[in-house]
Amino acid sequence: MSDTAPRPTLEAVAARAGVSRATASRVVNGGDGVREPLVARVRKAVDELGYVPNQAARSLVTRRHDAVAVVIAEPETRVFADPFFALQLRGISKELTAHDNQLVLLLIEGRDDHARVGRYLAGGHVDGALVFSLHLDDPLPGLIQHAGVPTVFGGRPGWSDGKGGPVYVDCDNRDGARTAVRHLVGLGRSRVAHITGPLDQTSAADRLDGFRDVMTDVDPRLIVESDFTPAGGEQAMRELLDRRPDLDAVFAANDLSAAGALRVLRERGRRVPEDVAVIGFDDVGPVAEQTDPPLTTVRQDIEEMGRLMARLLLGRLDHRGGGETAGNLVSTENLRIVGTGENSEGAPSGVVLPTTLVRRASA
Amino acid sequence: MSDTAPRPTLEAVAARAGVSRATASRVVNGGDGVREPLVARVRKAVDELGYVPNQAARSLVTRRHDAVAVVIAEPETRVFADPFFALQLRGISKELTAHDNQLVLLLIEGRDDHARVGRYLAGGHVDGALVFSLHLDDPLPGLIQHAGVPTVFGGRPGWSDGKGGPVYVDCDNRDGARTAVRHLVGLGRSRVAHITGPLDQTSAADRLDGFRDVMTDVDPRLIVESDFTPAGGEQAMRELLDRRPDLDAVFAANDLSAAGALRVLRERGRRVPEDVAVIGFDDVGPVAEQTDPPLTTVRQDIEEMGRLMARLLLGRLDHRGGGETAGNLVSTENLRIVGTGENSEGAPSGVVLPTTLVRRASA
DNA sequence: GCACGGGGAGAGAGCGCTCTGGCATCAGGA
DNA sequence: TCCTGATGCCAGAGCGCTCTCTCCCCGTGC
Repeated sequence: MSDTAPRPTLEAVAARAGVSRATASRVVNGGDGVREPLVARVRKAVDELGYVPNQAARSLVTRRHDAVAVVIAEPETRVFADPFFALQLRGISKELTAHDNQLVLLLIEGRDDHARVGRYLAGGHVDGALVFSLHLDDPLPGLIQHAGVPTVFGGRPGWSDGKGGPVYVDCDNRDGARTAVRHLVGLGRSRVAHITGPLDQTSAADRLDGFRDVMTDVDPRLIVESDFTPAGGEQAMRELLDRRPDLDAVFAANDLSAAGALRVLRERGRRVPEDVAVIGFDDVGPVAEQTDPPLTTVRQDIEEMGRLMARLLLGRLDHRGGGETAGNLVSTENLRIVGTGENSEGAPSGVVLPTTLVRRASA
Repeated sequence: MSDTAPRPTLEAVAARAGVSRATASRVVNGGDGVREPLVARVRKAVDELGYVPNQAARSLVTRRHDAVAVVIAEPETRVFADPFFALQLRGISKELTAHDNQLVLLLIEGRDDHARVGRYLAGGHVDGALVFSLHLDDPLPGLIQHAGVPTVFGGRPGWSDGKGGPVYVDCDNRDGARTAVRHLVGLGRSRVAHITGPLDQTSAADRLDGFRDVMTDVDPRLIVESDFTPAGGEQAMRELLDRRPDLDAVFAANDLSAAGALRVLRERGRRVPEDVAVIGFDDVGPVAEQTDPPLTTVRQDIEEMGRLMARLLLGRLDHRGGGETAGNLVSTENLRIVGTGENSEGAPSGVVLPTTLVRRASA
């Protein structure tokens, strides 16, 4: 059982088909420049022997791996409480498998993991990397740049690489926040509070900016920095109610913290949305639909963002295949392309997807 | 940027250290049989050049990949709504990285994906596989067995491979269910209902068995088959209330469906736990803690199960390293080992972890 | 009819590594 | 002193594949 029959080699296929190894290789890799009868013979031999190319041998010479690393930095345990990453992973996986690429998952839990991941990427095991949830002080971008691995970031990074900017995919956080807050204002609410995410992440900072765009001259006591978790949302909500018992709306920076806020509101006897209207951000199904009342929230197409990241990365890897640009990589309808053409391949440095407000019962 | 300096080879390291490639290789791989001064010189050269072994070249000759596939079969969209898999992934990732193994994630979404995964596993890209959430009719086990890849299953598979049984890790579903139901009975409830999971999965079937162990002669109308989702839980709860409006307790086969049931109960004006006591299963934090009221549930250490799966698999891969058995692979305290010694390596065919009841407010 | 060109196939070199012999070198016993 | 047996290192083969280079064969043009 542990010793299965040795796998057939290309040599064996060639012998069976009565051709040279080179011809067999050509057929296996697409069959250009080989005449039909030989192609058929080789194909037949491949099927009969159950030949599968040895990826290690192939990589050794081509220096390609057809594998992409997905790096998720997870300083806290947050990642896995939030379906957000799971959805992105799904989008990524779909796109990668559609292009015969493998997904190597690298989870960063502790400080030394950064070094490990850096070493892995530098080791040239993968052709590229998709990197998530960076904080501003994260050492990872430096390691990646040093490793020289083509990378696409999930969420706008808060720094520049001096070459036209890192390539990333994000949703329009600021505009989404504006839409949410405008909706609250349109409901006649004037004392709108904001529970932020960790402000060292651009998504949280951008949402705060959007909030401020609409709520100019807001009472600073109506803004509490939190951490995207339900528990953090609870705590922030308590603080807000203590500071400004008269608040009549809350915009939480994500659904998870909105769920925490809802619980505290109920606990304190505030009716939602009658007394306090609540809006979240993300629209991650299991959370937003299951709260009481169901959460009005800003929707971003998370899975699509994952898919887009993968597509963008694969496009960059294909530069040998000749100049793909954003235009044919991604359907440009409905999305904004930022900083086009600065970097060497003429690819966009950022792709920003629109958001939509999903009305449920909480606002 | 796309063309970085060529990575240093072992040859370069050897040259710099003034030794042969073979000696350099020995040092890189542990350094046995090389005298100290040479070891130091090689190490120094490695550091100075920033040498990282080329995994492809290494795999080509060793036939090892130091990579493990994690296969998640996800016929519905369920996987990603449920933090369950995320937690297992985390445990697996920790254990794998601790042993310098990579995690290749294979998601199965549609029917043809089975073939793709089967081909990948047969292609010898990974040393082993961890496989999840199999349904009884799943073609995957057959493909895996055919591919001859060492595999550990998450959750007891519902079939046998005729060699002492497939190796798996599971929690004691049946006993957990018994504990839950006994707790409800101990609370004075006599009309206990059960919302099952999909009964083609052993976890759901085992929990039902445990329910029946305690509720002998139960009214069949008190049992509704569901699907582990919140929406399914809602529907099941409605059906139960219609059939038996007098029910006074519900044991849901997982937390997600319990959350759905709670919502319906509230909607129908039943107080929890006063009118109806509710218990879930899994104790996945974000769900169980965030329901209203917080959910009493059966806890299984999901992350530890993941870790155990990885450890078990790595142990099986290490048979060349000389007969590891369950005893030193896993701490045997608190866990049950099933069907020991039937298969060739004397490894356990199943490892079953205990569950504990976590009391919160719902029962 | 002969030179020439182009396309299709094969031979062979290597990708970077591990690992098996085999050859020194040195210690210890006769 | 010579032989034996470790011990430590090197030389070289080869893992399975791709890809260039070369050769051959056939069709074409003058």
